[in-house]
Amino acid sequence: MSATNEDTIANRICRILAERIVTGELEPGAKLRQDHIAEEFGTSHVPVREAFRRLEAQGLAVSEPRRGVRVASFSLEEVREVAEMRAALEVLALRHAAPHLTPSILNQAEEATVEADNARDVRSWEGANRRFHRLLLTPCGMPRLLAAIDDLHAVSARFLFATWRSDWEVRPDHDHRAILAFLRQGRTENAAAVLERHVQRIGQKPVKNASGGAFAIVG
Amino acid sequence: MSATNEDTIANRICRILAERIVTGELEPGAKLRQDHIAEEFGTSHVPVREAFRRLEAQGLAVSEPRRGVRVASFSLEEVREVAEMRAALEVLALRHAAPHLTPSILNQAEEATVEADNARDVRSWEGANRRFHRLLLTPCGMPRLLAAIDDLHAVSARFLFATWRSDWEVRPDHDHRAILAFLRQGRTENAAAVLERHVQRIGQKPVKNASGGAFAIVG
DNA sequence: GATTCAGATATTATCTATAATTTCGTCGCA
DNA sequence: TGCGACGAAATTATAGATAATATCTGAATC
Repeated sequence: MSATNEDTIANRICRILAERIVTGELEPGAKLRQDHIAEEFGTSHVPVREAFRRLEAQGLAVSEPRRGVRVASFSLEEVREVAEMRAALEVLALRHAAPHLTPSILNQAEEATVEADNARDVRSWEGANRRFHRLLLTPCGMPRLLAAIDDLHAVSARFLFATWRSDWEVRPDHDHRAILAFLRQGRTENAAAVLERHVQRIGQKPVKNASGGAFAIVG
Repeated sequence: MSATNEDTIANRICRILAERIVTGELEPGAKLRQDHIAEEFGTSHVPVREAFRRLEAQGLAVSEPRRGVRVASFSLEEVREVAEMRAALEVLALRHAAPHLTPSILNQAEEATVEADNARDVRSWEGANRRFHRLLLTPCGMPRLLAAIDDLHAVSARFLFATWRSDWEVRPDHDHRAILAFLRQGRTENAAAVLERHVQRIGQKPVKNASGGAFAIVG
């Protein structure tokens, strides 16, 4: 039951590098040296290069011919761009998913919200948050749309992890609950409207809170 | 000034294969054999494999580990999905581009519309149509969004070329003119609404017209 | 006559090696 | 001491070769 059999090496490298980039373990602008990575994974550089191409397509790395591959940098502007794209696409997905949402799915989404509210660190909050969004959108049955949203989620998560390196405070997520409430009433358009505002908040510029720390609103 | 210098071989292979897939020269489901392609381009198979990864990311090819790469098949459902994504993203792009649209740009877009209306074959119509959309959207200054739209355009074009293999009739594009008229008046939201409907029509199922031929509405 | 198993063939995924390009450090000179 | 050019090291891009896997063909058996 080893993952090596169903997955190609390039895939595994891609997945692991993507995780490192998203979590911030690999910082923006850091060089990705194929020989080093190949050595780390005990492979040659060929699968590493293939993994690079996929990371490039996901927007997590940028490659300049003959000058190597670097972890993509991301400006606040870019984060806002991704937020707007996510808002547009998630709303689309939600509209198509709504007719297929069952009480069971909505309950699972509520559980994810509770879990997010009780999360003690960013990592677990992000996991629960992503599960919430995925649960509601997957039933739309549009694979390409979902894949695009997933890629955008990864970039959002990057921003999230970069902003909250260690300090994280528990905040109940009113938007998620409002979305669930509307969906339970069959008011899809209201839910979509909340979702749109909710996701767009990701890119809002960091604001100072009472304790003086820099905070950004996330979704 | 050869393109070989600024572009990697993998890029060139990717571009040429993408064109073949889009134009229908390579049919859906066709196997892409790396050794054959490598031989054709006079290279080894390594850059070919890298090109495959990019085609995969663009949704033009699908790869099963150890079983090779095939030209992606596309159902009417998938075309509709792409149309909806395009509609959502192009509307977003247009909203951000509108403030930066100059009379010069709008005039160029009008020229593109005229050119499309006079196009005698699908290829040239598609080129002019794409130029129209690109002219209006590029000023939004959101590179990732534009790249995503470009990829979706490619899939739309595939459907277009597959539907009109040879027969093509000239039809004036009222939507394009309406969009331009609204933009000239600064009525961005009206323009966006027309654009949204316009793009969504791509995926509408083919209908019979008076002469009995099968037609699909495109945009 | 259909089905299954085995061998042959073709293709993929990977590794090792080579050529070319870039970068970085150092040395010389003003 | 600062600037520029040269050279060495590192890295990328490609080529050729190898092992593993899937597909196809055909025959033998039920």
